[in-house]
Amino acid sequence: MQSFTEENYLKIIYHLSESNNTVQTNAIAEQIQTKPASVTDMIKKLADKGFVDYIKYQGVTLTDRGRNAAIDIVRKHRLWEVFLVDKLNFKWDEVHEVAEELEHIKSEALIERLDEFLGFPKSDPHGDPIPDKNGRFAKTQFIKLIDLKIGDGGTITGVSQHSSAFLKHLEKLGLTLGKQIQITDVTDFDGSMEILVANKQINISREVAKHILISTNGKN
Amino acid sequence: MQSFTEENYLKIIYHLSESNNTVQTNAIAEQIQTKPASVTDMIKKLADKGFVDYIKYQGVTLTDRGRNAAIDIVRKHRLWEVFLVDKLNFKWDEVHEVAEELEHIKSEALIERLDEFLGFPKSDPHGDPIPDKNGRFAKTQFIKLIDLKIGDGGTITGVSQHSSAFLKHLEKLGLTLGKQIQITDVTDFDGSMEILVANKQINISREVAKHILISTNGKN
DNA sequence: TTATTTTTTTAGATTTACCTAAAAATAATA
DNA sequence: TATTATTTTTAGGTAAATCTAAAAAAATAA
Repeated sequence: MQSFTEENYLKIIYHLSESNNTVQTNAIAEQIQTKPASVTDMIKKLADKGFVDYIKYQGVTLTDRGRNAAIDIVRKHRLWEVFLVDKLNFKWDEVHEVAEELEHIKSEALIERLDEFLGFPKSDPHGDPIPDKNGRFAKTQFIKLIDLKIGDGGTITGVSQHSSAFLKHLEKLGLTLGKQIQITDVTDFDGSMEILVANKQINISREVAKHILISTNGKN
Repeated sequence: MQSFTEENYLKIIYHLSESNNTVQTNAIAEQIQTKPASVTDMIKKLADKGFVDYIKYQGVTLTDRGRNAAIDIVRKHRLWEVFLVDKLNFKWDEVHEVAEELEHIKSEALIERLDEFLGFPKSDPHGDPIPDKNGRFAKTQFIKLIDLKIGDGGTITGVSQHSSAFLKHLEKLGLTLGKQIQITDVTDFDGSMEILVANKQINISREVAKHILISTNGKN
């Protein structure tokens, strides 16, 4: 059984592994809000316990054991988010911090019964897939909104940023999960995008477009 | 904001305060499963922070601040127990340990919305009263089953022991909350009690009778 | 390819909550 | 009241997770 802190490291390393194969010390430090020296210490500990493979100065990769542990935490996090939104009427921008705490509650029975209570949801309020109790989940094929071309369209099925500020902004723009969108123009000057949502034309910055995930249905 | 550990100390001191005015170091150590020396350390810290009044060798009492903090934790614990039993179909003997973890989740919004979701329950699965958000709750007037005399009767409205072993035993005997009981005999030899429950005669030990709380309606 | 910058690690401290062993205070008993 | 037993505290230490400052390795630029 891992400590609260070890669980956080595993989770962060797991998320960072999605974009880079091996994960750098500094990247972990930044995510976990701590100093690189502390990360090195913890990495050694995780390596000793068999959760990560570690080569000095080269970064870490999760072992199968580590990945399973991480996925288990991600499962808990996302199930709690569904609970908070579906049952307690939290908004999608209010759930992240609380779920960060709830994900560390150690009870197999709790999480299985919560899963059942929620109707075995397949994705969380941000569109992220929820692993089942065996750690399996559909690897969803998303494309970033920013990578679409003029004329392309699709459905908003996820976001890759969970900060309250970002999500509130999306909410205001009407860019919530399930919405159909279409690219109508891309501004040469700053790369911002004109998109059509719910019969309205809106303009979004590159920074916003980077973090919206689309399942396409348009001419690709 | 208190640490996980500080919260546990406050909660234990609060519970021990219900039977004794000032709380002894050893009593805390026993409850919290730690050594008296560690308790002394923590007590000093809590005194520095203004949660308890402490006189060396004399024990501690909660300050108003300490009592409020403790009641807040008790509120969370009991609300989570209701959630586990009412929504996730846990049995009353399965909820204590998980609630011990959940009670430390720090989110005012979470607990207020949970309270609402549960319909503002007044008592938990063991019959203990749930403080409202201002810390107020009815001081219920219980009498211990063991203090009843032959012929006395009443309703089981609480238990003063939350261990799984004890609660499972009660379940097996049919002694659950809300059940009407009546004392039909008290054995001279070992002080065990014959009681009438659901038209059946059963015998319970003094140890069991000590931890069953009754609201009386019979001849007192 | 050398020099510079960045990244990572080591070494040594700090804080929190705990421990053991011994001393001091209080309570109980002879 | 003196002695014994119990309770509580002090003193000094440990483990987990962090830190700062400096050294070492790797990556980048001149």
